[in-house]
Amino acid sequence: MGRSPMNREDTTKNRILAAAGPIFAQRGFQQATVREICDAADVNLASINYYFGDKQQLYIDSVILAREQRAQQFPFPSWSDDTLPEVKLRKFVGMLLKRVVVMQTIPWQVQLLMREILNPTEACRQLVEDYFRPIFDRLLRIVDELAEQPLTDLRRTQIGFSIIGQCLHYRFSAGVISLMVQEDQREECFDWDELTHHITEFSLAAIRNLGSHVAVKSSPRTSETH
Amino acid sequence: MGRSPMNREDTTKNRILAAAGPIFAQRGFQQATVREICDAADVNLASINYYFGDKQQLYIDSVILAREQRAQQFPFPSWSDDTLPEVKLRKFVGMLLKRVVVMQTIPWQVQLLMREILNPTEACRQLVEDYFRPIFDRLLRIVDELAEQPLTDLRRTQIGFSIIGQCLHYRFSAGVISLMVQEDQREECFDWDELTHHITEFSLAAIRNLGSHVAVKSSPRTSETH
DNA sequence: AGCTGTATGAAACAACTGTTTAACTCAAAA
DNA sequence: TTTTGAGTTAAACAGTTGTTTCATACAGCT
Repeated sequence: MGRSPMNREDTTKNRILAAAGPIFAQRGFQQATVREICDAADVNLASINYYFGDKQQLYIDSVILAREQRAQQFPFPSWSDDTLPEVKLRKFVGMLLKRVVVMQTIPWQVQLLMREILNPTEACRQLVEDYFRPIFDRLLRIVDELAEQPLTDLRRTQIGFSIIGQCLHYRFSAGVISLMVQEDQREECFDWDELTHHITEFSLAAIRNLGSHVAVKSSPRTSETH
Repeated sequence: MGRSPMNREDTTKNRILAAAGPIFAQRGFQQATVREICDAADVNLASINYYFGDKQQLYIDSVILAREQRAQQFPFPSWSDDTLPEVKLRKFVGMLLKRVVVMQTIPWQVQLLMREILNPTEACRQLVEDYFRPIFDRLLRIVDELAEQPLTDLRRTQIGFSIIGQCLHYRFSAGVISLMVQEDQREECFDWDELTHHITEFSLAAIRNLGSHVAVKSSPRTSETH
């Protein structure tokens, strides 16, 4: 009875959660103050300790909420069995970019998840198992389809990270990229269509050529005296 | 006369700078306390305000110092005019990875520069102009050499970010990657030789195939209904 | 010696932090 | 009505923060 029958109720606890997410995302765990959150939520200062025990537990609950809301907002693309792997890769890249890449203002959920990637806390291990690994596994299956021959585990993983890395770079380094490109190029530089196209084609070209050209790691020593 | 003739002097100011860098890097600007820094530097609590005015100016000076020391530690690779662009790319990737990629413990300079990339402050604009842009320009010149035909500005930039992104991913997402791969794969996953080889070959394959296959952006609309 | 200006030291300051306390409200049960 | 107990409130608490103050130390100078 005490438990919330609906999750959208305007209870004190929900009001705190709704206010805490964006504030933690923008200012980080340490910089965000409980007074700030309580003011924004329009609740009493003691409410956080009453409902969550302490500030850290509220943070953990906020991270979980961010993950849930974000996955729900951009669900994983679906495809039939006869879908070309090239198309699957494009859809995957497009999904990833939509979830993380800049769209004028950064959604607080993305910002909060970024903080966990960069500075893993308690909440991160669970995040990896429940969220990142399933996504990554699906990507690796696409890569397997695209490759002309069986890949070693290491090579598979490397290719996966190369694709993910290209995508996330536009989020993690967004500030530097903005300073780097001229003003008139900035918009098309972060354009979703443009990015999806480029990263997909770049990765496809790499996987195709990698398989046919240097399938086996030839030089065990690639020292810089090359 | 008042200015330091040698930079390596064991002055109070230098001792503060030497202590501040690692602490700022590990704990961030806000979390790092002036008391902590002064204790580590074995100077009086008031010294920071005396020599740097306030905490923020000390932080800015620390970022500048990190950049200088890091560039000096791994200078840009040199090559003659007839060096193959493929070799240049390998050297570039290797240099970048050496500067940023995990080597057991992260150097504090890298950690501090990361913080600036992710959360740009005052110190970042200067960092981009003096440090990132020259590096990026050299990369773009290599890309030009590798491409079989002239590239548009946008395409050039995109390829550059694809390469940088692959490298930085192993730093920014290092925590998540460690949680992602099995324990027995972790070492070779972060191995410098292995990484340099993969990212170089992946990017080379992409650039070659990209130029010959879909040199011109064919579809202005690549919506997800593809 | 006496003066001068830089450097250091211990202490205090004022503001802010997360958390706790104890009084209070008020609907539902007895 | 009385009692109960979860929810709310304002105030206080104890600790930490960056910064300032002011006394002192001491070298280089006249």
